[in-house]
Amino acid sequence: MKLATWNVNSLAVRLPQLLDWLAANPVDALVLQETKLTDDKFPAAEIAAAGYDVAFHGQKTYNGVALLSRSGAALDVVKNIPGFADEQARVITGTVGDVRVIGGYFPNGQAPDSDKFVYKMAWLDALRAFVQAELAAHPKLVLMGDFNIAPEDRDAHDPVALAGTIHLTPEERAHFQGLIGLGLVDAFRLFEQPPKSYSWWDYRMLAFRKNQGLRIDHILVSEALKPAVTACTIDKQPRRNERPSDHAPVVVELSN
DNA sequence: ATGGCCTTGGTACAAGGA
Repeated sequence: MKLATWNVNSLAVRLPQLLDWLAANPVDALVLQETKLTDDKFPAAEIAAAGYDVAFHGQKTYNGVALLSRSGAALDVVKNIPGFADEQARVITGTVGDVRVIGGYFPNGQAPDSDKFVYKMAWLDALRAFVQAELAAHPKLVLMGDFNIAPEDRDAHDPVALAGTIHLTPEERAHFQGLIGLGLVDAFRLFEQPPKSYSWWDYRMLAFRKNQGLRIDHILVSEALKPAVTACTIDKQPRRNERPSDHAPVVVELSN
């Protein structure tokens, strides 16, 4: 079983690249972030033609998430975090096969002294409680998406220059560890990886060509799933496309 | 060189992203 996450930065723009990627990478489930589409504009028919069911939760202009699945529609779908009032469409959850999948587009936070950072902290508190409850009900669980957190210094191209800036603050990293503390593990770090592995590169400054990026897109798997994880990789290929998303997909492979 | 790019909404340029 293969599961993946990809921040597409506008599904309206990236739909052809998504369909190309799915044809080359027929994963069993895929969560998308930053679809930036209201639900009435979501390209469900095109995705169905590619062989995927899809659940989605969108809004105008910003955010928006989706959960694609290849062998039947996801079951028991939940949109956003129950009990956490939020105008922003950031979470979609569903059961694919015997795995509970939570796809999240974590708030950016803008700057550590901003109102958006306060929102990010509150959102992360609510997410942790939600994941804890989901995990209790579904031991086989995957939490994946655009976390907007670089968990360690090795997840940033210049951790000295970026120290204390958004994505690298101690508060954000403590929240990442809080999620790990629920009984999850960063699938990417279960394996030896190339140094300077990142999942996002700024559109500016020739950042991708210079590999000046951040690893902020993650796949966390529950302890019950950990023994089944056989690989976790970042697919840089779509970042080389014309008009690419600034994020690369991350893929995890589970045995049986 | 402290900004560089991309997307949306809307049709000029501001906001947001990371």
